[in-house]
Amino acid sequence: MAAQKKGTGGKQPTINDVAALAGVSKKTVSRVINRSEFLTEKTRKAVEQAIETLGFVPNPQARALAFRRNFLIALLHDNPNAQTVLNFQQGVLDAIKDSDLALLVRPVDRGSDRMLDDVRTFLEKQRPIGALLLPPISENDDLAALCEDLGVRYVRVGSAPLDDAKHCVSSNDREVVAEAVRALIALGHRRIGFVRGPQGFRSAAEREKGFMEALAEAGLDLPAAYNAPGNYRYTAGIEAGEALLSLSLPPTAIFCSNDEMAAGVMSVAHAKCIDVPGALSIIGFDDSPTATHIWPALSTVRWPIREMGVRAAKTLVPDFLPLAGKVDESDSGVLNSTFIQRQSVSSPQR
Amino acid sequence: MAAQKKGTGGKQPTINDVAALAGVSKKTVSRVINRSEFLTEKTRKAVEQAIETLGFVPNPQARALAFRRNFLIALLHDNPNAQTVLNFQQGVLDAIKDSDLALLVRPVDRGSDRMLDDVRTFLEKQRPIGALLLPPISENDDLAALCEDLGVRYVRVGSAPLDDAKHCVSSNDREVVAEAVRALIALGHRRIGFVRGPQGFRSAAEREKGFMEALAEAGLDLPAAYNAPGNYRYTAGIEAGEALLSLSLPPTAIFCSNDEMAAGVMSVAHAKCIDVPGALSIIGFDDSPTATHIWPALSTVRWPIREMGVRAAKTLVPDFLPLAGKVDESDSGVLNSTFIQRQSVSSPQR
DNA sequence: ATCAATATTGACACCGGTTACCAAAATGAT
DNA sequence: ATCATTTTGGTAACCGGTGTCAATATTGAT
Repeated sequence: MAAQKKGTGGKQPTINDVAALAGVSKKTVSRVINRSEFLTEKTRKAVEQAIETLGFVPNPQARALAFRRNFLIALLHDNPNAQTVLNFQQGVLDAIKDSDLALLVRPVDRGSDRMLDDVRTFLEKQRPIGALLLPPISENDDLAALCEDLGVRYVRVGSAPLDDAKHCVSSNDREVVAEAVRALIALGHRRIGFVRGPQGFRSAAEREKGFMEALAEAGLDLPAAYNAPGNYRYTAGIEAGEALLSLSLPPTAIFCSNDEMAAGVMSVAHAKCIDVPGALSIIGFDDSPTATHIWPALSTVRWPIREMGVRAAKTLVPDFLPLAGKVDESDSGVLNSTFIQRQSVSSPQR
Repeated sequence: MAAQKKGTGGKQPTINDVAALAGVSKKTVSRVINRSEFLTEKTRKAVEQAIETLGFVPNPQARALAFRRNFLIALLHDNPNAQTVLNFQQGVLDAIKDSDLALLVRPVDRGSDRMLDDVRTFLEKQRPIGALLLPPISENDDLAALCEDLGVRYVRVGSAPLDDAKHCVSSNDREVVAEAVRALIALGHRRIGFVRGPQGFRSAAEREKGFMEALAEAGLDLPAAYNAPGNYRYTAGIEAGEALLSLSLPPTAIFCSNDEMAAGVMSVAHAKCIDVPGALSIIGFDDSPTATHIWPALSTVRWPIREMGVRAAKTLVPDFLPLAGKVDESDSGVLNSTFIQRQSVSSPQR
């Protein structure tokens, strides 16, 4: 029974009650709460005892007012993939579970020209300890500059290091995409198609680089007809599938820049009665729920998004706040993505 | 240019600055902020003018301290479907967009026996205006009782009215499931299988009732072999599919209690080379992203989750806070789900 | 014009912590 | 024992709003 059960109307004990019970001043209690070093072991014990007895919990609103800073972490996101956002949230929450912090969620509207003003107002009002920026909005330098300007700590999450490690958590997508494509090549694929992500997205660029790298290593090239545009949406996958699979010499494998588009390509394959993976291998990226809900199950790259949430939170939280397992300063902030091979891939059969 | 651009260090104006500029007391400014009715038009105008000039934004922390309540809405959820949670979040955010409120997210761990204590501590610390309870945790009466006890407003979201309209937003799932099943019957299906949701879940019970209703109306019954257990997971769909489709006289249509399980059944059909929808029609529930990412696209029931978020927020927020489009008191709090017919359904061909 | 009744406004304490600053106590050096 | 130095505790002010209740302005009736 950790918490004191209190009925309705049972008022929360305040710092004054604790001080009275411990026989010290409220300032001393405050020192204990904030882990000041100038305290006798005896005093500290007495105060901690009183806190325990009363079940005292410092009022965050009062602390926020005095500190001029709320004990909140803001999560700014505009990622359309719900699972990604939620997994990241979960990671953040894992990290701050036993702390005094809470998570404030704020989707931002990248399209809007008032975006920066909106975020500014939000940050000025809520005064969070810091902000976590999820891609693609994390790639916006103005936003990072805004945080700097407002004195709000921030961590950018991305597919590749964006900045110094203090402000960035990322994964090695390029390498792992290359690894996945190498796997296709090792299986004997020579005609490999590519479905791009949207222009101007760092994640899309990284995936493309990895793809090209692996192709180049094997001395293969990418015919223009095998290089289909995309925007991370299912419908773009359908269109790319229609285009690539109608060619007189279609690819035997297609790498799609995300799972949704891969699902689209697979739908087209089904509609055209093309056997997957017999006649066509497909790889996606994200390891979204979709990847395992389609048939055959999609080979994909798992982005360690939840771990990145943990890491991002630990990087964000300043040292003076207690948080289990602070991040090692020397850490580069790069986490590993992993290639997951499932049934959508085999050697080409012809 | 809505917000005043301020460089680093430019301090926020306070209520005192506004009072001084408008030549009134800070209390009067407070009255304007809180839309008190006892104010001359003249005073109000003067204060509003001063607020505008200074670009004053009331400090939420100070207000929270004085009000003894934070201007936050807490979202308590344990729904495994990320899209559902995020859509709901989006609805809530739509509703509170132009208000002073912000959204605090808090997943709860239904399994844990400390769950109630954790939530209690959370609510006592954060002191949100109110809490929104997403299913299935919304079905927990202890949680609602806890909110009552702590004086925290709450709204429960569910598949059927749980309580009085003041505390509940729901959808008419039962009716719409019945409608979907009637559609199958109208197409000529007589052997219709059912994949249940997990025991003890209100949503599962409602869907089952709707299914049974439609069957009963048509004078059909559900053989035990056609009634498969499930737990809303993809793997349960696989198991159910294996069971139902291995029968010597398999159903010509299967209603699954959610989309994930429907995707599982569809995978089995593909693996067994059973044509969907020719030899097997499948219906799911949720209209999750999966529904349109599998092939053929899944007929399903769309749960108006985002609208429910809007409604829930409007129901939750007390009258004294300004919020566009408050909910009509006389409203029952029931929103309409809709049956969406896609390619996974046709008349039975044999 | 006068007075009571009512509508507005303001003074001041308070929400529950923190910081600034000073005093008191403890410690060590001479 | 005395004095300088280091810890520790206390007081008051403050963070930026809101509640209470009395003071003042306005209105209508006489």
